[in-house]
Amino acid sequence: MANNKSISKAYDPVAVEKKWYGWWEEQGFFRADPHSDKPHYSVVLPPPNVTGSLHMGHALNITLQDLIARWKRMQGYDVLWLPGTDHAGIATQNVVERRLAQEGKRRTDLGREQFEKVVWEWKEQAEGNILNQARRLGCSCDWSRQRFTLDEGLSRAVREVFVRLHEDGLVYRGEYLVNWCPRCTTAISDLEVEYQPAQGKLWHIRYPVEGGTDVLVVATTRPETMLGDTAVAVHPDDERYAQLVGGTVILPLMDRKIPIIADSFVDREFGTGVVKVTPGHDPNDFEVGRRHQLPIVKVIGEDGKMTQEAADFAGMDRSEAREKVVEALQDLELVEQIEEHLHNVGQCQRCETVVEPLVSKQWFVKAKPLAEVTVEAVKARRTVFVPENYERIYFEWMNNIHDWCISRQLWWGHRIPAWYCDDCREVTVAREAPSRCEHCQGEALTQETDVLDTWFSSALWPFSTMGWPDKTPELDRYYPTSTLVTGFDIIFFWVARMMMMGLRFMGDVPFHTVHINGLVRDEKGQKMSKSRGNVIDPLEIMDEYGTDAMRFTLTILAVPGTDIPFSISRMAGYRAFCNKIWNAGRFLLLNLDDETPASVQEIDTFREKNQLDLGERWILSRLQRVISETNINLEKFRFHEASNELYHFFWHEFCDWFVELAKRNLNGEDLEEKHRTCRVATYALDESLRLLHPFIPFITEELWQELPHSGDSLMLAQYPVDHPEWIDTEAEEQMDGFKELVTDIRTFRSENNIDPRKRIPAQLVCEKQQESFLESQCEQIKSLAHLSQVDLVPQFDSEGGRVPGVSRVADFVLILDDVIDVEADRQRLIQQISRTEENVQRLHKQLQNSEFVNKAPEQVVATARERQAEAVEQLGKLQEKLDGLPQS
RNA sequence: GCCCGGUUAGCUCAGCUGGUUAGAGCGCCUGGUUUACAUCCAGGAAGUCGGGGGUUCGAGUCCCUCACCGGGCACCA
Repeated sequence: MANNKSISKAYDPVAVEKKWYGWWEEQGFFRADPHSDKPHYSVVLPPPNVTGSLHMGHALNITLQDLIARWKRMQGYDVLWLPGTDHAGIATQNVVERRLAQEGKRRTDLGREQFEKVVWEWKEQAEGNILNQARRLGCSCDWSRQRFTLDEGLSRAVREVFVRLHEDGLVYRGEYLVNWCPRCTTAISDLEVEYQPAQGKLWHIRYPVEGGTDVLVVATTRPETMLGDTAVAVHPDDERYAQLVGGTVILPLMDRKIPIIADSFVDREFGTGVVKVTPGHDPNDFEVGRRHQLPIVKVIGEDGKMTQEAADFAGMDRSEAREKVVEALQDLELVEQIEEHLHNVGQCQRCETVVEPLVSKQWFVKAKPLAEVTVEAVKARRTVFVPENYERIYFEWMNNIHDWCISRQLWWGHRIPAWYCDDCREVTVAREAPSRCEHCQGEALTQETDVLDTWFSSALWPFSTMGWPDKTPELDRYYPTSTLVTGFDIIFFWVARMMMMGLRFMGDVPFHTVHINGLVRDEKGQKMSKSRGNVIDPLEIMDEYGTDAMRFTLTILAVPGTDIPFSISRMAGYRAFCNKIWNAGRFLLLNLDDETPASVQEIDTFREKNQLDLGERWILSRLQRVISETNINLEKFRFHEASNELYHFFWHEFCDWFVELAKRNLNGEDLEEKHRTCRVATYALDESLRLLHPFIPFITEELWQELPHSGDSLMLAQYPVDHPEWIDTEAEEQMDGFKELVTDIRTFRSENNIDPRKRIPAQLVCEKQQESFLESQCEQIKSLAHLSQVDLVPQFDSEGGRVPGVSRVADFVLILDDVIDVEADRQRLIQQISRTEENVQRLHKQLQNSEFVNKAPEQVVATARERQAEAVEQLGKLQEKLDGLPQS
């Protein structure tokens, strides 16, 4: 029967991929339904920053989430996958500032309001760009619920959380030493400081002791901060300096008298054992200063330049001041020694400027009380990390947590909901702009100009996006979310903070599972970076290889807990896989004799009536195992195993063997057989497409639509469930023997340089027990081994120098006109014998070992015995063949 | 300094709870227009699983140790 379906001969991924996304979205297939009676599964997309475009890291992250979402949806879940973007305060502000700089403008030229407007314009454009890229990836999230961290709803949640934390005493304002970026001119949190090794110097400087000729030599890496010294410190047990404690030194250049104090933070071994104390510009010194009530002198300002407190050095940049201070000290002969010194220098995560610790009035979140409960929650396994070892990292950080500086001196972000009274100067914190000061009732109020750390709003993402603080059906149903998929680099920035806020404000963890994905590197395992020039743009490779191939590559390489060495050549291999799928689909379409979808019942009927042939029984059996394995692997987030197995199954079992075997029936005269094989093929292909859909959604939808199907979309079809009763161990064993025999004949031909095009008659020598099985497979063996005729014979006849081949289920003789190279065959047999002998000896030894026989599980011993028997038999046969070879 | 991860074929990597003769892709070699597929097909070569020790009937897999390579955290001026 002719069919009217046809698909193009060549697989063109871009053409295929253009077709489906818009339709899926229009049809509303991505929508979650809070009123559904299905079980639910929820995921929030880690919101990409609106700083630019998507990179390979996003491609990986989105692919894995999409895989989960599609799989769960096909399993019958009501899936909420909630998308959105992050305003990314400092990062976005920097991007826009850089663009302004190209026009020779600064943000201060525009003013706050105008600048914010420009950033919003940028945001609109960047967001559109990013989300279209996500669509290109096949991202099946519910766009009707798209959020942005600066949305009105989310901003309300931010204010609510801030106010409540303030009410509970967990948000406070105070003057502390913070990390300051002089370029971004804002405070940043400890996490935003990145330490880089730098070759510096250690200057040994003499501080004259007051009232005598003694000097104390201090060692410092930052001589410019000496201008702000308010003490020198030694270790309380350091006998060298014990008598000086309580005295004073004269601070050079400033002629200020500062005390000599004792504090155990001093390391006696380092430098001279004397430390200059600059509470205004060093975290340790700040702590020492508090313990000893030392004054704070701020010598470096927020612009990175020396302040008026720096006297003669005022106005200099801090690096210039360093040189000048050293010069001045040298002039006074107060520099005793200069050592080379390798140390770590803190830089701003966003602009790599050296961070300046300085004292500043900022807002903080008291972290400890928030952190403790999250540790308990993870210990109780309410949230599970995959892979589990990230738990340790998480605990370590949570247990050593410091207060979180949340105010930023930026213009782009959530303005802190605090108002200062112009009269009494007190602060009023409120959800909405208050009309009066809560302290003096004054009406002249000015809002705090600082904004919040961008991670403050992302910390609320799992619930702020669902409508919190209102009670909504979404929160009710989808919180806690099922799974979070994110990178290890933001465990502290984001995951930890979501845990804190979720438990605090929702009373429950924000997600049950955190799946950590690795970094996408280049194929040599190097980090992708502009300077290395090894950055791969996902859009470019999707154009060239297709989204499906890229997704499959990412998935198969995504071993949990490891980075991903992304390889173009590997992706080319997976594009070839897609092509293989395409052609398998095409082949079946060319042979289709029935337009109805193949059902389980239909196949089961064939099965029950014993109508299926070996290949059919085998592929159905294998399919069940693959279905089961795939589901188990996905359950465990073992995406790489799942995709690997599907790849192997589809190509090297379904295509290489089943389809090859099926050709005989499909091309044959027996219509009943043809029909049955066609039905089994349709069924197996349909199931394969379903299995593969979450990995490679486009090509599978395209083919599924062409094949007989019921339902609108493969997206909505049921994900395969295995039928254990279809597992057919006998068929699997027989098929193994069959495959070995065919492969052995092929190898024999190849090794003997027999023209692959030539069809040759062959004899199979087999035992009685294999006879009927082999008889039934003669035609298939003939076709797959490229033989002209296959005869079963009881015994090998060496007449005419015919060299026998040996296989597990049968020996074979190819009947050739030409005499083949007997010597080569002798060598081959000798090699085969030696290999088999080794095998026999190994097994023999193992079985002689009474400990093995007694202690190993029965099953293991039994298989060892079987294998030994087989090997011995094989060895005999091989030896016989060798002896039978004509002498040369 | 503390903590994690890695070291398996020429390259990049799999190998879950210890149990056949350790796998994949790419690359390499030999040969192929068998009418789905040259983005293909058939066959092949190639690994003392980083070194050493231990536990076990049995170790790539568990433990200890050493070496090297990554990464994270902390940071002493």
